[in-house]
Amino acid sequence: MSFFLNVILPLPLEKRFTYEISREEASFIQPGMRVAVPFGKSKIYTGIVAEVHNTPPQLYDAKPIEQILDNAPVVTPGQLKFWNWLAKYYMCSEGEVLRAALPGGFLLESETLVQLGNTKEVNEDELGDDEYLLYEALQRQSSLKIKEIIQLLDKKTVLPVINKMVTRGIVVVNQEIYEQYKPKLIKYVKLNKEHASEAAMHVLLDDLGRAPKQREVILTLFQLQAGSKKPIKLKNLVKASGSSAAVVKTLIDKKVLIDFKLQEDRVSFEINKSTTVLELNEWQQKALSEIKKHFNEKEVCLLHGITSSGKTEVYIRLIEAAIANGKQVLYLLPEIALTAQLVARLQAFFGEKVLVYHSKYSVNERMEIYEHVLKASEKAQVILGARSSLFLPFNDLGLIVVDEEHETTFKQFDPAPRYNARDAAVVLANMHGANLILGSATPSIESYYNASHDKYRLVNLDRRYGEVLLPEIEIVDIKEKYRKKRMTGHFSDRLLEEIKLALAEEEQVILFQNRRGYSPILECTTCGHSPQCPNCDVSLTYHSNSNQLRCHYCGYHIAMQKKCMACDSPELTTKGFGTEQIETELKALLPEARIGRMDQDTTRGKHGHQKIITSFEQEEIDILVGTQMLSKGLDFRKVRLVGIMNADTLLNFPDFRAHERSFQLMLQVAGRAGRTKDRGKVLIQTYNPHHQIVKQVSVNDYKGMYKEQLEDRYQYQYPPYYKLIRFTLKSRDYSKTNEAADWLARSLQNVFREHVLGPEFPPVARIRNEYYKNILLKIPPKQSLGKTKAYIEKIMGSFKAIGAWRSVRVIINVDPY
DNA sequence: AGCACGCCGACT
DNA sequence: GTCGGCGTGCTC
Repeated sequence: MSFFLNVILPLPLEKRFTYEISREEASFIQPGMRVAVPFGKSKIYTGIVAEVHNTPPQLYDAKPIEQILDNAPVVTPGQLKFWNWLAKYYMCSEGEVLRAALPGGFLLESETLVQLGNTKEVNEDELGDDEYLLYEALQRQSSLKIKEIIQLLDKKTVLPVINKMVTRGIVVVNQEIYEQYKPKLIKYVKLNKEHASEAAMHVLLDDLGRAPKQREVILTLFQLQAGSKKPIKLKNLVKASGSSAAVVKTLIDKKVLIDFKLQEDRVSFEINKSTTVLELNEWQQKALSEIKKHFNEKEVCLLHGITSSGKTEVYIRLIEAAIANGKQVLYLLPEIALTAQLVARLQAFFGEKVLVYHSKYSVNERMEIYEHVLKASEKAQVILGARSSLFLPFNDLGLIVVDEEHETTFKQFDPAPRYNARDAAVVLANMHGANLILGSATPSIESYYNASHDKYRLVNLDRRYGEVLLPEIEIVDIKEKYRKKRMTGHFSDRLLEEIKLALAEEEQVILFQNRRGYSPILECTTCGHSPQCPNCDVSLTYHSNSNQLRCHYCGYHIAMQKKCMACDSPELTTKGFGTEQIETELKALLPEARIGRMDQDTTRGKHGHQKIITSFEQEEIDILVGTQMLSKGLDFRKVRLVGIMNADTLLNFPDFRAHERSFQLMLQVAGRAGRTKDRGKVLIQTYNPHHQIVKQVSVNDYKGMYKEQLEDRYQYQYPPYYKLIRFTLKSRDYSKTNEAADWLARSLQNVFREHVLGPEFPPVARIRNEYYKNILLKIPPKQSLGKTKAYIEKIMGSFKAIGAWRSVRVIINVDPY
């Protein structure tokens, strides 16, 4: 009998691939292990074993596998099941899910290495130019990667050159598989046993009489050993003895000391464990017991708790209960980088039981965390992470917390799988029989709808912790202010007054403008021309700090122009404004104020956010100007005033969720004001003071907003009533994009009729010289999702069979955000 | 996706 | 006349 494996490869291919294995291998291999398999002519990929069986493939001969990479599965059966659900629901391949699910270090790929052959004599005259270059480079460097050769020879097709040289025996190619994970090893030292006895010790010290430094090292080692039973780090010994690494090395060479290495966890934190017992107030207590009651009935809870109501304390109690039952807990956050404060709080509470998982961690760090979860180690009882932590190999998940449930960053946009972590968490919790709590001060319409229609349970927490008053919100009509000439730049007289007042009382101010740069459009007053990006259909944004015009889509930039590029007129004006301009104006208006700016441009680098947040916390900054980054979970004590520079850019965004999002964003930003006893103040500048959303924000009327938005959604057939699938077509060829989009829209219309919208150009129809077109499919509540997706797959099958559209990529986005 | 094979234009 | 570009097909 023959044995076979079905393998999932980390590629955007629908199928699993079958390989042949021996009887021995079959008795060892289990689903979830990694295998290295040959794929195509020369590549080797890491695949995950999905099943082991005895059915030979009918249409081809299965290749044998290259290598088994694990002793035990690294992917659990539960994960395989979850991957499969995710691939089906979000219409992508299992391979794409695999790629997102496993830390990069697990997926080894082969890389072709070119090295010199054994031929002793090479006639250099017989070599071509490229061949000579390569030959010479290999004299200096023993092996080159294909990518390096492409750079070296400065052309794309280098394989023919290499192959020719291979046939002549000048070079050889090797497939190298890299094991990327390197455990972090720390050097330790101990005394050689020979000198351990007291007598031997004295002899040794006498011997070292003329080497005082070495003597000192030995004596220090004794001191350290007396102080603790733990092994002594080489680094610490050097430091404590005040000598150098060279001296210690001499002793090691003399075999007086012995060095050895131990593996160390990269991920460690300095934990200030607090011993304070958490006291819940009456309202938190009530919410907690309601949630527990619903959990007993296995229901998903939505916790609607206004800002500063103390949701976190409730979560902490739920987490405590779950780990007390020996279960694992997953705490999902929108973005870790912006929530350092929360991370610190949970760590203070749960200490070493908390691990943080985040895509910005290094490959090695992520692999270590993955292993901890897989082994269900003590350290991995509570996992705090962004959306990708959904893919960790949980054994016994008892609770999932989705904090800031309304955040759009839970939805992955690019690449596939385009999953929504909040929704996928519901499925994952279900598979594990775990409890799930969604929490937000401004729940998404979808979740609130589910909670109001018996799908979830709603729990309210509508008292601020410590009875802090909600900030007073004032709307400033800037149309009126402009008419009455009460504006200075983009500041109304009211906003300036309030800023000055806050500064006078040594309190802090946050100003919110949801656009970075100085001004988004530069326009010639003579001919109306404004500089465009050559690669994208957008105007270039003026950045005054760097004195550049920049494209926010592709990164293209040129120096600021002194004259109009079309008519040479020197009269240029700017339209619109961003954070940079606010900062500049503010510096001119309030020269003595200390101003900070927080947006993508100022938070580059690993700790960019943290630096700005810390200096604001430590009151080195009086006024912080920023984009929506400001809205996320930051808890500043001394913010008296929050100013929203312009509410209209948010409200006028062309999207059916624009109003909902404006409401959430404004209320979240407003929530930064007055978190202590003093009542904070929020000023909203707008051209539309009578806009419903602005009014609803000003009186904190979530329910009013919800009801009104829900009516719109019903009338215009949007979620939560209708489901959406968006098709995005893109290619470098304008007319092909159009034709393909028309064809696809027509095919969809044959089945789904009026529920197909478009094709339409998106607001930015060309990015990096690729043309985009969108088609939106609306799925009525009673239409089967499974059948709909089956139809789509059929249509996509026919689409791919049309050769002419091969260069057009179709991106399917289920539940787009 | 990534790579090989095959056809067509820009140079020696 | 070739070299090097990119479109098409396939991967167990």
